[in-house]
Amino acid sequence: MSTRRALPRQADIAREAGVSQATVSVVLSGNRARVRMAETTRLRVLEAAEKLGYVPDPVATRLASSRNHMLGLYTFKTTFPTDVADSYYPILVGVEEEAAALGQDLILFTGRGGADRRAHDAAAIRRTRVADGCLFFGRHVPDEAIGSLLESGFPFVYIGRRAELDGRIPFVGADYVSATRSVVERLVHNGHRNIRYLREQDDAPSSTDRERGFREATAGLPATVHRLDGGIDLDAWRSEGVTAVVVEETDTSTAYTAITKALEARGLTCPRDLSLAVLGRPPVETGEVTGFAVPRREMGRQAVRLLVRLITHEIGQNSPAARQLLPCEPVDGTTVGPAY
Amino acid sequence: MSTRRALPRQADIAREAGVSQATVSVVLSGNRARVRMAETTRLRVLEAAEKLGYVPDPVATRLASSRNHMLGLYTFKTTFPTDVADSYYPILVGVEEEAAALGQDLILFTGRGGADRRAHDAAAIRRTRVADGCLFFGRHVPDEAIGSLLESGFPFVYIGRRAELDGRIPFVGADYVSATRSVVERLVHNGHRNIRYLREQDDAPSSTDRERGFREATAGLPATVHRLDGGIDLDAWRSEGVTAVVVEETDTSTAYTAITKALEARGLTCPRDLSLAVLGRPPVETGEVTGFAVPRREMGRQAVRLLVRLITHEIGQNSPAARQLLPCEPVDGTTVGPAY
DNA sequence: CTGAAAGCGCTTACAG
DNA sequence: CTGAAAGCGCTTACAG
Repeated sequence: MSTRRALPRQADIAREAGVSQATVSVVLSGNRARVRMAETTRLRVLEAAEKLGYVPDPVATRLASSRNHMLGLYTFKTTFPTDVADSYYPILVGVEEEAAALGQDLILFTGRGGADRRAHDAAAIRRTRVADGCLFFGRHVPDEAIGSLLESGFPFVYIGRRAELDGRIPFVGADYVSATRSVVERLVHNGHRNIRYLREQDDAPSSTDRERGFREATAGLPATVHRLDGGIDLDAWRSEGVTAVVVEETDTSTAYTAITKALEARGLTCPRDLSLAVLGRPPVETGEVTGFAVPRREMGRQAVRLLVRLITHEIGQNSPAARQLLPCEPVDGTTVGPAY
Repeated sequence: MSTRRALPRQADIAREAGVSQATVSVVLSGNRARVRMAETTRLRVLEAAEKLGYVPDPVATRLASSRNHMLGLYTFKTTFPTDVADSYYPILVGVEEEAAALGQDLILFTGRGGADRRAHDAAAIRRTRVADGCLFFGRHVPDEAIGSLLESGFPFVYIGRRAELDGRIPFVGADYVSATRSVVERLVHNGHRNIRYLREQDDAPSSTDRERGFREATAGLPATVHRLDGGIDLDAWRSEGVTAVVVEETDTSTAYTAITKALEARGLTCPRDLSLAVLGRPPVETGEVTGFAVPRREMGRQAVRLLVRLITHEIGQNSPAARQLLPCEPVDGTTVGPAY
């Protein structure tokens, strides 16, 4: 292509400096092969490179060596989630931040919704190999495609805890179990004995982890889990003796929205009539709901760090360090009070 | 690297199918060289490729041909702008959407703030060439680096209008001039004769374009432009006879925030005491401020389309079509009324 | 119809 | 100390 021909290559420098192309390569790559070389030769090459305005071709570099300092980021959606901007964007920011800090570029791959989803995902997941390694984000785990990545030793990291494929998937997630336990323990500490947990239908790890934390903290108490599937009868709950509600907060905000509406409809106020804690932050940050925050940005950052370590073999895919859970930040709000 | 060696290459398929590597290449590339070939051979190759799970190496593809179906996206920041998520994210969504639709992957490149900014930008801009072409986003135009991209014929598109380098930079921007003119003309139509335009210090095209639209619409009227540089003395403005204020809205929201505070401080209401129009949408969408919306998502989409056409030479870099201005959507709010 | 060759611009052993 | 060669995995003329 004429475009490329216009740029000087190592061969041009070699001619200019009167050395071989290989020597140019050695000089320009900072001589990390530790070849002994006359200083005058080195300078002559450098000078010629400068004079010609040499720019290494990253494509050729990549083909000849084996790393290209590019990290993939795969999302299982046709497009970046618009509706969950609040949840996706901070992760992206964290990923980008750390990638830049480590001198890595990012390649964005996207799956596709709709009919040909599977086939497309598989193809896109394969393309992922252009990069030195890849980050995956989304609840979706196409076993076959991801499994083959795992088999081949291609380095990758999921953002969010994953238990699929016999727990062999490297990930960086949030420690929902501990975070939820703390929140609920505080409720118990405040005298609440009958606590209700409102969760969504989804069985993603992030949901089941929260439920587990809840169960651990309420062991022995008449706490119950309510799976959202219609309206919420707060009057009934209260007459059953429920004094506090813990609600899961996910991308969709379904559960949080439901409880908020139910409270409004009955004219109830927290913590006067009911204590309320939310596991995650509501989309519109009110700053007053007690609960915890998911460290999305940090998850993005740490996922990049882990991926790079996997790539450099500092950490093996089977090492425990390849599966990380990050602590969630507690949020002290005003919606939790003493029981009654 | 063992990881990569494990992947099947065309040579492996060739062996499997009993043909030459070159034939494999021809078959897999869809035979666009229009070579005549036995259908059975074609099928045998395809079958072998499928069986081995062949994935073309994009790096090699790129080196040998000139395309790899990857588009670059370069932002002149260390990280994605967090503070301007509202302004950046929709663009990213549009870019990603259209790229996915056109079967292109995205490579994210990021500049760096701080001391070594220039050098780093230059290096990163060069790396851009791994992709078939690149999108640039940001007010920054490093003349030398971008100029050399232009010279070499590398396809790229700026998001946002650019006049640098003798207007030779391809871009997709928003038509602020027309949009502003319409908004202000409506004010004039409503009887306003003394309109004040509040703008920020920045001299970016998006700012000067708005100012130009304002001047066009107020030609002959006592309209004045006020460059924000401290407080706003609304009392003084009103005693000068100002009945309407038009305010620029940018990433930083500086001007809009200033006017909002000034109104609040004086207890003034729009449109009762003053008519107000905003050129762009405020970060927290109130839905009631009159003005227009910047078509960010569409800008992202169209920038991708333009870039791909540049790459395929459907459009030349010097063609007028390489510089596009998109219309802004008018927003009918409640903050504009008749003069007094 | 298909194979052998050259080449894309580099890096990396390996000879001198 | 430096050069010549092989190779990374493809595409693209060019011979058969």
